[in-house]
Amino acid sequence: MEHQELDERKAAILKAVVEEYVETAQPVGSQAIALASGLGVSSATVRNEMTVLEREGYLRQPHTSAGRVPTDQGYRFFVDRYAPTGGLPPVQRRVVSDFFASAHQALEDLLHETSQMLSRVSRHAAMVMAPEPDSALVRSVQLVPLQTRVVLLVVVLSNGAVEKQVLHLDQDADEARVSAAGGALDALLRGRAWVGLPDATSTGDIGTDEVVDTAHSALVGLAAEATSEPLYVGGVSRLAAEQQAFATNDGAARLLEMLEHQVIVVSLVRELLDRGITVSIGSENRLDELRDCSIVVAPYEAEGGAAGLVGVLGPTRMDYRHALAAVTAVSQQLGRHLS
Amino acid sequence: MEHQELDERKAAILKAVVEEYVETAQPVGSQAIALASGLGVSSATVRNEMTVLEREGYLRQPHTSAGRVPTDQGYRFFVDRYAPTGGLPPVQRRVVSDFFASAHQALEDLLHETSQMLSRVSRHAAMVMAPEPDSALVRSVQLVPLQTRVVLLVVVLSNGAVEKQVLHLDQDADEARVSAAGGALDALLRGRAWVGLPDATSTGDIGTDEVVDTAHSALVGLAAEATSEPLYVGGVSRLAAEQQAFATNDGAARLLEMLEHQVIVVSLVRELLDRGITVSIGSENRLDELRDCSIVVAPYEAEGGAAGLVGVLGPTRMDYRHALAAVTAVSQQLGRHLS
DNA sequence: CATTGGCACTCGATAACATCGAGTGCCAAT
DNA sequence: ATTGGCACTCGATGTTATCGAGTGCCAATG
Repeated sequence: MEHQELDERKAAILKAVVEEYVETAQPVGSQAIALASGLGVSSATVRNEMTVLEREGYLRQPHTSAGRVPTDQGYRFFVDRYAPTGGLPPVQRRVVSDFFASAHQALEDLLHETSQMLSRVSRHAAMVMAPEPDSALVRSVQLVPLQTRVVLLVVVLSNGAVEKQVLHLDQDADEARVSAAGGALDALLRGRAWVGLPDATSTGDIGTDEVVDTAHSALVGLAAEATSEPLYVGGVSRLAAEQQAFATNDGAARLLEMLEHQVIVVSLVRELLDRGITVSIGSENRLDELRDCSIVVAPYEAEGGAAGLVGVLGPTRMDYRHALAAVTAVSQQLGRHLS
Repeated sequence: MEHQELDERKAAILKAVVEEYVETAQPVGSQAIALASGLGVSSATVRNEMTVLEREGYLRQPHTSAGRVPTDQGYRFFVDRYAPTGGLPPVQRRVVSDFFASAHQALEDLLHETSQMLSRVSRHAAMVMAPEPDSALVRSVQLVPLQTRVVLLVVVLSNGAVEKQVLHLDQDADEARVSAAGGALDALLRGRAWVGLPDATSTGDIGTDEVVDTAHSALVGLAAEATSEPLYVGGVSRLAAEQQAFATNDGAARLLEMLEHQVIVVSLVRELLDRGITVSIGSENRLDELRDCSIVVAPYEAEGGAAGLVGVLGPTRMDYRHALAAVTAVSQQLGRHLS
């Protein structure tokens, strides 16, 4: 660990700088640290240490003769070394528990409201990614005629998700036939795993009926493509409150636009999950728009395997301990709730 | 009409001020108008007229010795008198057509993407409200067991919407029983109007089966409450681009927060629709957050009756003609597409 | 009498400049 | 190794001067 290169006192000073800066949003000077850190040293000593911390890349001066501000690397050290301690304050823990105790919605609504709840608890924007339906089974397939030649394909999965798609038929089909086709598909696919559904050819089912074929291939396609929109974002307005990137209107626009392109966020966040990372700080995020933002995520597991992820998005100058506690608490309880 | 109190020349000057200001975002002076308006008058004359227009409340001076800016009342006059002319430019009209020509999603997805498309075409944030299911019929009711004591109620409506809710049962129920209950409900309710569903007592159906009862009352409740989230908002990032309210971080936060509270927006927009208003300018919007915003809406009708609404949200300083054209075009084509 | 050229006046925007003070870097003393 | 002392830096804040777009008003005009 390169971080061990910081001796105890430098670490303590860095910690104090981070904590002070997170609270005040002002560059913090040597004197403030000398008083607040608890070490019985003078400001001059602190200054000397800070020069070193700056040379090593943990601190930065916005301009000569201003106080110090943590760099991304500084936050990184803080997070790795100090953040994991501590749980969520009782009040907030209570909020989370109450939320799940009284939650009775379908999957989509639940996740949506979870994102808003996490946003309130963490005081940042929040993201909730739906569980990947790895282990989800098909619980029901149904074809519902809407108009002549137009039917709605509805698939219910064992995790409570409902996938649907409008189908346009090439030929007329009366209600009985559509219903029969639905029954056939249901019989064929119910109980099967949602991902890796066998396509029509491999089941020897091809040619039986045009309606069945159409619906079947649509269904396979539906299962194959990434589940339509597995990301719920809540509390975007909190980004505006204390966010560097919102300083310029242009920055705000770019950030908001990015959040509207769910694909981008999803792939970013999935990458974090894959690499087992829970905190991504500032420039550690590939994306330019997130230069001043940090992301804190935690995976959750439901029914052993189907895994999603919750996270918050805030300024690099965020209370990482609080964010981690909030994200952890919500992910655990969400996982439990879904099992 | 109080507006008729403006003689032809004052109207022309006001029009020129609005058009110039919309384009440049700078207070416009008498000279610019004298040149651009096409009236063959001197700047002094324009000045005289502008003093009157200001006294009457159509124009405003940000400060003495600056040019004039339209007031909300000024925009109002402009919209009432000049805006209705003109359709969408061919290029954009094409975009709209192409969009609907290749749209094949389920209702929710379609509306969501429509909001994004409208946002692109109008260059503002866009809203799409789902058609009220006034005339929607129940096409299918289904109960899908998820776990013991937990079943998912899925209702498909004739307009392609799918409503769903998780139900918790008080007693165990095997698959056969749940399935039977689903069938019973389906037989009972299929073909009925979604709104004003008769409750369990009035059908004499009560007591038949606990599962049926639970599901039935949940279903009635579902139909009774306003359909969960009938509002889709797209292109929020465009608000940041040229928006007064985004000047201060606080204003941005308040605006974004309002947009997250869908209920507020929905009721606001519905009120406009009820009053038959298509353009609501600045302070005409009850809400403080929208003091500098205008809303342009247009209703659409699908299958004669089921009516929703599309709209854009931008700065009061917006191109009303363009916005109206965009909103109108999209609403028409959306209505046609849904029929 | 509506229109217009002329002109003094206003006031925000921009720049140049002085001041203040929090915080630094460095050094000699402990 | 630590610390008090001190000169120095530089952003923030305030003051003042200048500039110019645009106004309001008035007397002249057709």
